[in-house]
Amino acid sequence: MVTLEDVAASAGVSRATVSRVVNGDINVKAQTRSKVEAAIIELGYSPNPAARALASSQSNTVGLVTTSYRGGFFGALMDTVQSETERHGKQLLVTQGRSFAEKELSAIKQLYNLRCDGLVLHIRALPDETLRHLAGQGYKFIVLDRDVPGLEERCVVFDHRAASQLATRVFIDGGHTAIACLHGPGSRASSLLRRQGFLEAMAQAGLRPAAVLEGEYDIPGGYQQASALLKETQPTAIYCCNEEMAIGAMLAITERGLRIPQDISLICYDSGERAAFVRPALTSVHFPISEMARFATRKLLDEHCVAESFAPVIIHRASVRSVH
Amino acid sequence: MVTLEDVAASAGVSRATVSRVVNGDINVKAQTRSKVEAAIIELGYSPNPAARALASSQSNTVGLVTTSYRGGFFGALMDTVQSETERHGKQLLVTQGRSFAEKELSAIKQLYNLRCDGLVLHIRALPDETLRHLAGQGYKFIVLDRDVPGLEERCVVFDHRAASQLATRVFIDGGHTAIACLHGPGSRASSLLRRQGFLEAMAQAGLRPAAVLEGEYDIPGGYQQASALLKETQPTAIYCCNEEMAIGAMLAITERGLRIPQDISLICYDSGERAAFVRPALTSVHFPISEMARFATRKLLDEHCVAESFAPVIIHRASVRSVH
DNA sequence: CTGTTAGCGCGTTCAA
DNA sequence: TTGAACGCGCTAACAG
Repeated sequence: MVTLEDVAASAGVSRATVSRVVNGDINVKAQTRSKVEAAIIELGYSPNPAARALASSQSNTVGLVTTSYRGGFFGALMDTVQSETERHGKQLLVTQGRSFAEKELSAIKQLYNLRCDGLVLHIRALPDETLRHLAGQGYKFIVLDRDVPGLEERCVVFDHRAASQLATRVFIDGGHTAIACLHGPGSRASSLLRRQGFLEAMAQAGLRPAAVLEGEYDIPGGYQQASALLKETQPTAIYCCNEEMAIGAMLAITERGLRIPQDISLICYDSGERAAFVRPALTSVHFPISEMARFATRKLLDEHCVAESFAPVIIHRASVRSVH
Repeated sequence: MVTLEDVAASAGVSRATVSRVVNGDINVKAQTRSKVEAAIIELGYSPNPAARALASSQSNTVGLVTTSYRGGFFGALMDTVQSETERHGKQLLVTQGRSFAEKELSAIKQLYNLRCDGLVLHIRALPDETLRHLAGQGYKFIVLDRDVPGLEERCVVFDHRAASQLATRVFIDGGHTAIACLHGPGSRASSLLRRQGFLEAMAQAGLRPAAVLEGEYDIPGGYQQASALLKETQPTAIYCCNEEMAIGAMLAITERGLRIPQDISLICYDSGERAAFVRPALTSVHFPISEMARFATRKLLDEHCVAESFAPVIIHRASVRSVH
């Protein structure tokens, strides 16, 4: 491996000078700079991150702790966080928490021991209490899609309740009255909020839900609940609180010979790119996880960055019809 | 941050001794060891990875370059590689190549500049030639699911042709004669091999394929091709060269009021956990990407590890019926 | 079994 | 605008 020293010798300057041009210091004569740059290219020099980290006591890494590596959601998250950290010349380290508080905590500590400059946390098992404690200990982190009381300035949140209300109203405004909701596990705060939003919108319209079913946030979860639902009753609209569930529901619906949207309209929460590509393309409430992740990462790395808010938006595609 | 020195002072020994207990050196008196361990715990010491890397000229990281972060495939890959690297006390760095040769190469170089101890490569755009060149340059890496002539000992491969033959024969042995195949983009070596395996098995049985269609390796790809297919003809069996395509095909099939497996049998390539969870559960050829990734990582890290071979296996579930 | 001593490659004063 | 010199925290001989 070629070192600073080698470059310095080759260019006939001191190591300090090479260090300056590598780090973009302004106080270098143009001529010297190009001499050094030539030597760098010729020798194929690349700074040793470990030495750099040691000398500057900055690792130039940021850590990401997520719930899991599976699902369309995670790819988008990781993609965004990584491109953002790269823009800042930092390397991303990723670890999964697997939804166990203990694992999440150990992932955080591991990353902290690795001297990450900061962490982006997308976790749900770890109690608010612990998070506040860590913040008190001087851990630098941003929490994604979760509202931790007392740590508001470190949280990047989304109003799931409002999003669900919006989605439900699309049905209501379309003249639907027999509307069902398929939501995720009650153990998750965001599931509950989505369910609540649905119920509120229905109540406001003076409507009784055709059904409110809980299932896993995946394809079979959607399939099972939708199958069960259709055995009992036939709503004209179903709101699915997650993309995977929606695909499962589609399977159950078409399997019974029903058509979307002619017989049943569908809206889903859209956290990936799936809703757009399935046929018929699903009308959805856009959950801007990429944008949120980008903001979270910037917030972590920039001292100052303009506040952003993430309002729910409906993306109209082809899975809803009016019954007026 | 507490350092080795702090621990040494607190325990009343030299830094070298602390280093020894931290690194599990045997030459430490039990009594001294426990004294040091106590001090480590008391002070909450954790070694500085940068200092360590610098002193030992070993980064203790391994790099993973993948095509993309999306899709069920990637999660399994990353999960496996990470747990394996962790077992070796190393940190995983991940970068995506996005299927562009240029990006893949720059990802590799980046990771190399980061001084990774080795790389696991799951990429397809970069030419064999370049890979051989890198190997010649002293880059240490293992290539996953790709056969690079001249680099056989660095490749962990799977026989896609044999796997497809196996899958096709399940239909043939079940008495099917009108069998179609939906495969992925012709630009990928593995797509071509899967297609070829299908054609060979059919030819061996003296059967003409009902259709052989190419589409994208995703849900809409499967949906579109299956829809097109069913407009023309109605095979009794469809072989889908990927899980996503199979789900798309299911959508198209059920949408036309056909049932699986009563009207149409389905087998898919299974690289994730989706095939098992969809309804009906899909009979599949298991593509053991996790096992292969584990082996690749071990091969990279252990000097010696027993050779493994990855034979295709059929997992019988509920999407095939005999027409005897 | 334990301590001493050199670096590892770089950033960063401080002088010049 | 440049160079000399120190130290970041740790590993790895080498003595003892």
